[in-house]
Amino acid sequence: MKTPPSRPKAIIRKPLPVKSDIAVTTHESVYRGLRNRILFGGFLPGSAVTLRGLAEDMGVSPMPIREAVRRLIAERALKMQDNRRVLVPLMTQATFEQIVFARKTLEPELAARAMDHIGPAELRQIAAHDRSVDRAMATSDIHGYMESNYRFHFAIYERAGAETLMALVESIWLQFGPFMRMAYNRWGTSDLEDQHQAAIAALQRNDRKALRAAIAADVSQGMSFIGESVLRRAY
Amino acid sequence: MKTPPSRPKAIIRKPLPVKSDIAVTTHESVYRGLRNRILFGGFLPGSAVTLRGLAEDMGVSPMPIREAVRRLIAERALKMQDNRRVLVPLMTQATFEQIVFARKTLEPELAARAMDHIGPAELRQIAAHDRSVDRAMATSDIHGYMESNYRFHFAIYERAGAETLMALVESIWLQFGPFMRMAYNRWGTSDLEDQHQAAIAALQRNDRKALRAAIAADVSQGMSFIGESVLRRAY
DNA sequence: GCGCGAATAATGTGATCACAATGGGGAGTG
DNA sequence: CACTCCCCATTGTGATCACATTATTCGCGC
Repeated sequence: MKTPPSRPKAIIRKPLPVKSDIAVTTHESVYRGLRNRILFGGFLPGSAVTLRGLAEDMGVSPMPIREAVRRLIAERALKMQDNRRVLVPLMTQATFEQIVFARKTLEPELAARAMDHIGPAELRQIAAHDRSVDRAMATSDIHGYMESNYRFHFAIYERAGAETLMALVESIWLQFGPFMRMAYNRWGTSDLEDQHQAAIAALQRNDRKALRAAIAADVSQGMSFIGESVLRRAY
Repeated sequence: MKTPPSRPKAIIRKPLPVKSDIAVTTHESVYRGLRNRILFGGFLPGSAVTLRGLAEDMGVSPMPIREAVRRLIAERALKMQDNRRVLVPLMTQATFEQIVFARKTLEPELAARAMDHIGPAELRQIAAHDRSVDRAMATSDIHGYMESNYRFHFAIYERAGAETLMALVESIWLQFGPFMRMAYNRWGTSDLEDQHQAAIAALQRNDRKALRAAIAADVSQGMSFIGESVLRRAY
């Protein structure tokens, strides 16, 4: 008895006729909502996801959900098993190792390419994200930590103007988001030493080599932390 | 006057009730069909793609087309512009350079990881694909060349058992497929020297370093050929 | 109590319709 | 002959329904 069987289906026929601005589709907002949930720890690995369930949660018809889910499956943020059931993927040691490799290969490169396009204004924004990370860590705000950490990294990477490589990295982040959250659920975020300062310093003195190293170190440290904490068995 | 306005809509209500085998969905076969067309040069960059058009071509309703197209857009094989029109993406110098970087970073790694899982049987298959490449080149069969070349590379890579990295590489190949075809349309495939032999030889003597180098050389040569031939302006 | 099987619920898939927005083409005007 | 405006065809989007398949639940017999 989870839901009353004959509920009148929430008659919200025209949910957003307010399309006066940029005409964002329902699909797009659903996609972004799900994406953020995955990226910032709103789902745990192994969670089941159903089209009608999400549709009811988000107050829309199953139609835009279908497309958003299909899209997230293509990005490997969700997985459809042979049952045709959709779930948040589990993490395995093999997958995790490949994610680490991809991150350590691609993210320092993106940072290096971005450096020349990061001026004082961008650097200020990046430093602000880092402070948000510290604040979230101090208050054990896991969601806030994950979001700020994401924004810190991508505020750098996006300056590279390398959309093709960015798409690869974004797909990778989507794949370890839920798993990251699980690690932090267990251990908190406090024993994570902040490697972001080294990156900021490297950006300030335009030291590309040091920036690469700082990003690589941040990836290594963060991933080995969440890897060791939960990878005894598959999640 | 392209289509008679009141055509009875091709009444093929139950196109495949033959689902006796593995229950493949219409979506899946449509996806694979489109994927192969993109991968092996069935589309040219800039081609417009419409849901109803594809639906009619493939004899299915627009519904599975929508999902397949959405999926391919997520994989960057297709692009939806702000008009909501879908097209095969054009290639730019910037995108092309990123593709080359990603290939040279990821593909030698995949090959290196695959080496230990390639026995005589697999090597025979790989060599057979290479002969198909030669045969296609000899007969100026562009589609055949592209397909055999794909199969050669992925017969190696898939032995790495690294699905996460494979997904990245597959997305990359989808992005340069149409563009590659355009280059070959202009110049033929004949002045492409066959670098595959070096890879096969390296596999035979288990020389990982040489294998990496051979794959990297193959990527470099192939990409610089198609890059130089058409990248004076954007396509 | 405990398996086991049938009935029932839930799920993804495909089809069809309505709709708003965009694009293209042609008539009309200068 | 060029330009503008309007109309209509085309497009993607969202909703809803029907259906086959798969899970789950319930109840019967041991």
